[in-house]
Amino acid sequence: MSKKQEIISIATEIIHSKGYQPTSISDILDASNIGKGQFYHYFASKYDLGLAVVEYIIQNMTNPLITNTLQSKDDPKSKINKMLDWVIAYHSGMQEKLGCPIGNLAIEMSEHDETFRSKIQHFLTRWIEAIDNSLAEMIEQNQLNSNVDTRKSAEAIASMVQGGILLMKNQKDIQILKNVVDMIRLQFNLS
Amino acid sequence: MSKKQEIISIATEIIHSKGYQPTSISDILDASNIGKGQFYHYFASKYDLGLAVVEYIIQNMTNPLITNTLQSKDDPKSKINKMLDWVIAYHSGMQEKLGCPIGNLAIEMSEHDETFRSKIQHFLTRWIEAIDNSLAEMIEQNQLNSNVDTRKSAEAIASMVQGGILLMKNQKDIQILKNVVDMIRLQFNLS
Amino acid sequence: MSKKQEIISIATEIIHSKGYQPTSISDILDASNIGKGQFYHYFASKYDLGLAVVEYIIQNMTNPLITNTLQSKDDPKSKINKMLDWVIAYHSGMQEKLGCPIGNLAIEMSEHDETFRSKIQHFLTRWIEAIDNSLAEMIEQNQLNSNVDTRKSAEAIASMVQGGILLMKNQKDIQILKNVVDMIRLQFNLS
Amino acid sequence: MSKKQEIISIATEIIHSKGYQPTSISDILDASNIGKGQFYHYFASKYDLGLAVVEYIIQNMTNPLITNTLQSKDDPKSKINKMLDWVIAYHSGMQEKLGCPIGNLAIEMSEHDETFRSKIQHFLTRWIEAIDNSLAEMIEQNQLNSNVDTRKSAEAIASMVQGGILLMKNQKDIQILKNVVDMIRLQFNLS
DNA sequence: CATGAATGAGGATTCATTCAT
DNA sequence: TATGAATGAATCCTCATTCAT
Repeated sequence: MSKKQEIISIATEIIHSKGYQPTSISDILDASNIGKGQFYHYFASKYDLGLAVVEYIIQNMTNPLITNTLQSKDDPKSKINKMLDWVIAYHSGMQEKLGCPIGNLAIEMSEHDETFRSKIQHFLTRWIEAIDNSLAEMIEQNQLNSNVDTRKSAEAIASMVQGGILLMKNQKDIQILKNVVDMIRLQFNLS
Repeated sequence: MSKKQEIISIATEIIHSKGYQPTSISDILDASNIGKGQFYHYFASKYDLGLAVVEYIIQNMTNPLITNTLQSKDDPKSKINKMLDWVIAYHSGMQEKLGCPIGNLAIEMSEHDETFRSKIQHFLTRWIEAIDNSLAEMIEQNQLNSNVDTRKSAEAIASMVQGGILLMKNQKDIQILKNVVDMIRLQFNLS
Repeated sequence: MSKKQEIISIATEIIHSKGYQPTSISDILDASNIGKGQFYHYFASKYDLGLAVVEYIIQNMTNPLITNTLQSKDDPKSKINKMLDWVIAYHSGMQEKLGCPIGNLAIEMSEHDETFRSKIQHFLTRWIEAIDNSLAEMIEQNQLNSNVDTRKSAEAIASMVQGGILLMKNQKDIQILKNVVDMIRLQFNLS
Repeated sequence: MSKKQEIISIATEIIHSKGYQPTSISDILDASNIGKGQFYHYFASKYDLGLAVVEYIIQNMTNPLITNTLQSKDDPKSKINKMLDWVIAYHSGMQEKLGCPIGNLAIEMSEHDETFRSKIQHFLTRWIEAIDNSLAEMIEQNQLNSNVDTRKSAEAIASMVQGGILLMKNQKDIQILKNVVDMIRLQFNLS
């Protein structure tokens, strides 16, 4: 891993925990054992790093949330289930309940920075579309009633996941997220 | 309105827009036309103000989200519908899509401050319980299938609302929230 | 005791502990349960209070250090001994070793404020003169060798007392002050 | 001299004059022609600088008060005399009578900060021990009566010096310190 | 590539004092 | 007398960024 990647990786962790704005360059320097000069050699500004972090997060989330699950060769029911399994596993594995790196930044940055906002929107839209497609496949395969509005349903599933993570973060307890995922499976015939 | 209330009210708006941490005391002073010393006459610290703001938000949200809707004398279906109507109306009325004042703070503060976290949790739990109770009433009145798990359903509804707001904020478009609320109504027989 | 006296008395304690400059008006208001307005009704400024405190301290120290001991009707040896006894008793009685209220202010204020300085000097000079007189009386009564320079001796005694208190304060242990007083008694035939 | 040393050196002068607490960072910045950020590049806090100043003072006082005088190869009488000579010379050379940098801080800080207190105590104890040892050598060489308690005598000498400086500072006149040193020499057969 | 010194605006907070009631 | 709201300068400290080496 290049030094630049290493900085991005460390910054991603810190920003996941503290948020972008409250994270200082010093926080990152201290955790990476690099000097000020080196940081500004790799990044034009804190903002520049911030965008790199968003891209890195998206890159890390694309496989488990979209490519390796919803867009795999599996049958559609399994694809959605595996995506949901990963969500649960990801947050179960976290000691501290930091929430969703993308959802956190969506809330922190959408109002005040258009570049952050649109990068995040682009990813979330891809995710919703992939859910949409999987639901459509379920209908094709008679696993789901054909009068289900797949787009709205995909949006509802994405909302439940993000909202469930928000409530989990606030409650410091993964149970509510598990319950919400149960409800998704029940409603969309995924069990 | 007392000066203190005025400061809290103005601070609530600014914090809703920028978040607690990125909001500086100066932001509040500029918007309130008061001096530094005056601020500290009313509040021991920025943190102190922050907690007052959370309490103020909760106080403002309790009526429309709980007392006046879910806990009114209406029939249960109407009660939930009116709560959802208010959510839509609240965010429609906002020029900028700032999101949910409570949800924003839940994400910003839950990990790093226990007092913020527990105040927010207490409110969100009351909200979920009120939804739970309304769903139970629907079952009693044969408006909902009796094998519905009302607690998990209430959690799912709360998640969909919060997640829908999150996605709406990121998309700068209320449509997705409307869609998600449609899905809630469809799923829980509220239309 | 008048309200003004009460404020002076409380301020004296706080200043004894923290020093004049580090003591804030608020420290005094908090301890006295009075409002800002009332304080400035009684005192023109913090400085004004400071001078009142010095005078109050001097007033409180004059009796035990000078009038009731060195200027009593006792025989000269007893007079000096009683003054020294009081010094030991005063500092033994203090839980925290705050040192001499006058010595502390002498060090803090002499360089930067002439009014403080001269009030303190006036008192310390009276004290030294009273010691000087007592030593002279001892010589008259053949309790002390007549070639002793009473003025320099008085200065040495005052220095030993103040220096002993300084070292006691730094060591947080009264023993060194007791040792120094022992040495005074030994040297000036007071045992 | 490094920039850090330069700052310490300048701060030492200012603190000698005003005391630690009343000295502001700005005082130091103005005198050193450096910016705020620069200061905090070298020191973690004002407190950090304060401790560095105490250490610097102690380092500067160790040679003239202990190593080069009391612990030199001279005969014991000369050793003590040279230490006392240096004290007189040091304070004669000072235009403003600022007092002893260590004694001032002993009084200002002993009660409220343990780290300051113990650093100062450690130095003063070394000084007293060195005096003690020199007095013991005098006894060995029959320059002093063998029934003199060298420890208590050393404490008395240290007290007289510190107390004499305190009185000198208050009187803005070195004469009293000279008188007290005369008394020390007389009492301990040093003339 | 890398170091870390330097900058100065801005952060929260405290302070002595004044003023309106 | 008494209250406490109001003021604004000053406090310590952090920040993102630049620059010389």
